[in-house]
Amino acid sequence: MATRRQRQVTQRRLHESIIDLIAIMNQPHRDEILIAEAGIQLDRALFPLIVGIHRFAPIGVVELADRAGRDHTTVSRQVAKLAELGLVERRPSAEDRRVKEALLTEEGRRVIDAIDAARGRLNQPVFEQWSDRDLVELERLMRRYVNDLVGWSAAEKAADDR
Amino acid sequence: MATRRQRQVTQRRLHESIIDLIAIMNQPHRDEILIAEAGIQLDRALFPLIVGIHRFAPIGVVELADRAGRDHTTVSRQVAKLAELGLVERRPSAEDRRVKEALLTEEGRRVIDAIDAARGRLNQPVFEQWSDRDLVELERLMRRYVNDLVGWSAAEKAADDR
DNA sequence: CATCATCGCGTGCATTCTGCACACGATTAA
DNA sequence: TTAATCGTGTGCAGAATGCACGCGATGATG
Repeated sequence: MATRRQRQVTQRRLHESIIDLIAIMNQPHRDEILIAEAGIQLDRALFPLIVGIHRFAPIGVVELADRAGRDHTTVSRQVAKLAELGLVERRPSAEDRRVKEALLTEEGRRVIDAIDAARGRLNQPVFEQWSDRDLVELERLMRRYVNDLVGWSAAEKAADDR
Repeated sequence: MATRRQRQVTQRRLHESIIDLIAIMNQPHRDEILIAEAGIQLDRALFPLIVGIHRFAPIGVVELADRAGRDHTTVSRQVAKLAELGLVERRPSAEDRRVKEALLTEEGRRVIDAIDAARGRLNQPVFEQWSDRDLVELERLMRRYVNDLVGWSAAEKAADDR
């Protein structure tokens, strides 16, 4: 059993890596490369939105805004742009007619597929020298970490609402 | 040895986790909790900058801007704000007098320390149930992943410059 | 059922932010 | 020396953002 202190140090190091990772992922340059590689044309600001819609569809504007950490009016306008571009479809929800669900159109799915494929190509050289075990372990632990974070956030939010 | 296909699937899953992680980390709500927990007052936009300066100090505006993925004029203005707040010190570089290095003041270091401590407290419940091994493994693999990404990015950038 | 608070959504508007064009001094190359 | 490049900061115009607000739908309360 490691000491409390050792675990703290490890957690701190882990967090530094996460900071670095986010810094890398947030670089506009990176999205541009990806968009170019995918051979599509898309405003960089709309990028996270379309990915979010793909992941959580069908989803309303307010919930999407919560997940993106932006004001719902901002997201509303950006989703409208995506709809204009024909990548996203809006439709009233069946259960709650206040909600106008957003989901990908056929064209939107094509874009997502192109992005995924491009990402795969770009990631390949990174993982080329990774062993199967390390790759699988990273996936497993990262998934667990994210799930734990979400669980904690949800509990935290519930506490806030109370 | 896993098949190429299996590795692709794992990489895709990994990427989904990363997307989720970034979505969580980018939530303003989270920074606010952190800032509140740290008991400091700081504009949310200046948050990544002060962390970056702490990590790479002393560092010039242009290099910092490259790392942040923003225009150097934008960063210049934000660093000026941090200097006004007394969290960051500007001084001419000894080697190259064009460069005005940015580094944390005593006060700035206090803020960073408060943030780190707060982050530690907030992360503790998440890792409470993790085994030593999983924690250490996640740290190791995350670090490796980030390093590999950086190496790839650097090579890519060099290719662009050519 | 009637009333009222709440929620999801979008628009108008004022403010802030961002990036480009540009200038200036320092450095490097020729 | 001259010219090109680099790091830095400012002016300016356009874009993005968030708040106030209104509208219709839903849910709670009596």
